[in-house]
Order: sequence, then structure tokens, then C-alpha cells
Amino acid sequence: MKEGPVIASVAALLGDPARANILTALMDGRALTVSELAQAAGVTLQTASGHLAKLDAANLLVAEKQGRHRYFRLSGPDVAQVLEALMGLAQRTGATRVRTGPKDAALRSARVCYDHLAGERGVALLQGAERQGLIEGGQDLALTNKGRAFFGDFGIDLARLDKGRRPLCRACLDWSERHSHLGGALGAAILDRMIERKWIRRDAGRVLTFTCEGAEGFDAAFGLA
Amino acid sequence: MKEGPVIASVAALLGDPARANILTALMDGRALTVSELAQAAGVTLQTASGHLAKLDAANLLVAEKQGRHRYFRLSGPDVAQVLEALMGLAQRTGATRVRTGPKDAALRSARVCYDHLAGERGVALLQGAERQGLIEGGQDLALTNKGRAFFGDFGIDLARLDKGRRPLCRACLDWSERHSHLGGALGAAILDRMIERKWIRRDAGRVLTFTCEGAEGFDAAFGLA
DNA sequence: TTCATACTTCGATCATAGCCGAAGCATGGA
DNA sequence: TCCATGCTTCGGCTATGATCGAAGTATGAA
Repeated sequence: MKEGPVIASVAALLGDPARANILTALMDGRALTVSELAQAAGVTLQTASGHLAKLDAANLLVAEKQGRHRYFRLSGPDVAQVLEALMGLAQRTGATRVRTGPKDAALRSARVCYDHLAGERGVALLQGAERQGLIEGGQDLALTNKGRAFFGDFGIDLARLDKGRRPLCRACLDWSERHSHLGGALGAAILDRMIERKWIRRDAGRVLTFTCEGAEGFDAAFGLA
Repeated sequence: MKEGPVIASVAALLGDPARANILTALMDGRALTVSELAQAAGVTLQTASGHLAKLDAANLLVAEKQGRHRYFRLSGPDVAQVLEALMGLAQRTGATRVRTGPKDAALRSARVCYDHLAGERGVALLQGAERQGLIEGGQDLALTNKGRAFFGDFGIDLARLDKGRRPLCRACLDWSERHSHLGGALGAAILDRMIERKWIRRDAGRVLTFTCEGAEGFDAAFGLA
């Protein structure tokens, strides 16, 4: 009777299929319009509008008006993290369907988790960076001096990231792998930079595809021994 | 339309107040009977029975029959972890009530998270252990040789823990603090040992109370500088 | 055997909330 | 000014599922 309802109200919001679709559509960190989200969820515009109002009221989303469009995005990385955790739980408990399609495999290989790299590649990135002493563990990950040099060379403006409020490094548990990958401001910046360098192409949805050049560069930088 | 429903089915289970109450009642890792859970949730026996059947079918709980009682407990630490994550999200997004009662303060100070110590004390434990080089970070925490010696002296049978399937150390994000505390087999063993040594008394629910002797011993072992 | 306890199953009730059609605003372009 | 687009609000329909009373099953005790 005490704290149950607190989690129930949030969980109930995630528990409707249409809303769950909306949220997963937003998990790539982009902002989408009401119409786009309605289509993603498979409901009409007015139904989606109602759902979005609820998600907004609960501060799970933030809205931004631009002309006659209204863009919604997740209110923070923690929302995405909870969604990933739920996916992991669903998978562990067998709620997931057996249908392991081709898209599923692509998702497992590399995808965007809010705004950073996840999947096999994401886990490999963090493990490689740790092995080389670029990032040091601890419950809160930290960038080493060697790491600062490395990512500086990589083309990341660390001074700018330092100024932001967002933590530089953050371990984010991966639902498909069972290890963490790198989130936080640095994780986001690395993904941006990889896209900029054309190492990675962003497909529809959350799938990320490595270019040939990207796969080579990635393996050289963070690859397995 | 793809992965949304996967998370929705799990989230919907957590989204009912009665079920949420049941789950939070089980978050201390103990096994409770149907009647006890019915009372905790504030519903009749038959209603609780129905809820438990659903949670069991979804593998969020496991049942164990003993005489004419049926005991339920969470099917794993990951379930508790998701619940904690949801609490954290509910708090961040303001869904939590302002009522910050005395019990709330006690919960923040020290509580059991499935089977290990959480709250301020839990975070202090991990930070202290890291500062002293007993546990080494990394995305997956690891026990150092110094740590093995220390916790061996503390009265923990590490050889037995090594044999189990459960990972020894596990970082578990704390919803009240914003840092991790120590979970895993070692985290559980430490809590057991502290209770055995009468450092900690287990009150009703999830609240843990440190004895005078316990607080002293704890501070000496892991306390702040 | 008989009774009591612990729990499950069935059935009926009822409230909630998801859904869409239609109508109403607001913004932007012609 | 007029219309098209994007979105919100309203109203009514409907389905889902939470709830509890009553009856049924299993276990343990007398």
C-alpha cells in the first residue's frame, strides 16, 4: 500500500502496447512528430495524441513545438535505460517471441540506445577501451589521461563535454549482450563522430550499420585481440 | 509494432497497483505466502491468487509449495533491479508523492535490495571497498586479492561463493542515492554476515537498522575518511 | 473420519481506459 | 481571405480486466 502505486503508475504507462510502441520508436533519441508516432504505434492520430499527453504529463517525454508540428522525445537517458532493462527482463523471462528475424540480428549487432552505440559493437567498444586503459572502471566509469588523448585525436571536443552537466561516462546495461556498453556524454559523442566519419550508417529505426571502412577502423581501434 | 508489445506485456504486469504492491513486498528477497501477499496488496485472497498466477506465468515469480502454504519469491535479482529502476524513474519524473515520512528516511538510510544492502549504507560500503582497493571497478566489478583476504577475515566463505553460478560482484543502481551499491553473491553474503554478527537488525519490510556496535564496525571497515 | 486452514476456480459485476469519428483550434501557405 | 495541414478535444462504443462472493480442492490436525 506504500510504494507500490508509485511504480504502478509509471509501469502502467509503459504497459499499453500503443504507448510502448511510441516509446520504443523514440529510443533512438530522435524527436518525432505526433503523426509519425501514431504511425509507429499503429493507431490513429487522435489516439496517439491522447497517449502522448499522458506520457508528457508523467514527464517521460518532452515536447517541442515547431511550426505546426509538435516534436516529442524521451525526457532523458534514464527513460531509455528503463526500457532497455524491461526488454532484458522480457527476454530472460521468455515473454519474447521466438521470431528472431533478420532485423533482430541486426539490432543485436549494433543499434542506437538513446544516443549512443549499443549491441555487440557497443559492448566491444567499452571492453576494448578498458583493455587499452582508455577508460577506467569503477562503479562510475572514468576517462584516463591516455583516454583523453585518444578520444581527442579521434575528433571529440572533450572540453565542451566537460562543461555540460551530463556525466562523461556512464555504464549502460545492454539487453541483448549481458554486459555494459558506454553511455553518457562521451558515448553519445563517439557515436556522432563515427557517423560523421562515415564509419556507421543510420538505417531506419534503431539499427546501425557499419561501413566496410568503419568496421576496419573500429576493429583497429577497439577490436578484439 | 515490433518490440513494443514485448515490453508492454511485462510492464502491464507491473502496472497494476495490487501486483506492484505484491512485487515490492517481495523485494526484500524473502518468500511470502499467498495470504501474506494478499494482505500486503490490500486485496482478498482470491484476487491475490489470480495476480500471483499471472506473475508466475510470466516467470517474474517462482512458487514453492510447503505443506498447505505456497510461498512466492522473485524469480531473480534482475526483477528487483527493474523495480528499483522504475522507482528511480518515478522519483525523477515527479510521480512520487511528497509525503516523505519517517519510514521513508529509514528506507533511504539502509534497506535490503532483494538480498543485499542498499541505501546510503550500501553505497558507502561499495565506495569504501573501492577506496581501499578491496573491489576493483570496471564495468563488471571484481574482487582484488586484498579484498579476498579482507572478506575472508570478515567471515565470508568465498570458496563456496565461487562455486555458485551467480556472479560474485554486481553493481546495482540505487534509486535513492544516485550511485551503485554492491549486489551479487558477495553483496548478499556480506549482508548475511552483518546480520549474523548483529551489526544489522532486520525490521518489518525492507528497512534495515544498524545497531550501535554495527555502525561502529561498519564505519571502521568502510567508513568515510 | 471430521473439521479447519490455505488456496484455487468459477461466475457475475463493474469500472477503467483504449479506440475512433466528428468537430474544433492553430499555424502556414496561396 | 481561403484553404490545407497538423494536432487536440469531445462523445460514445467497446473490450479488457480487476474485484469479490461462493463453491471446490488439497493438506494437515484432531
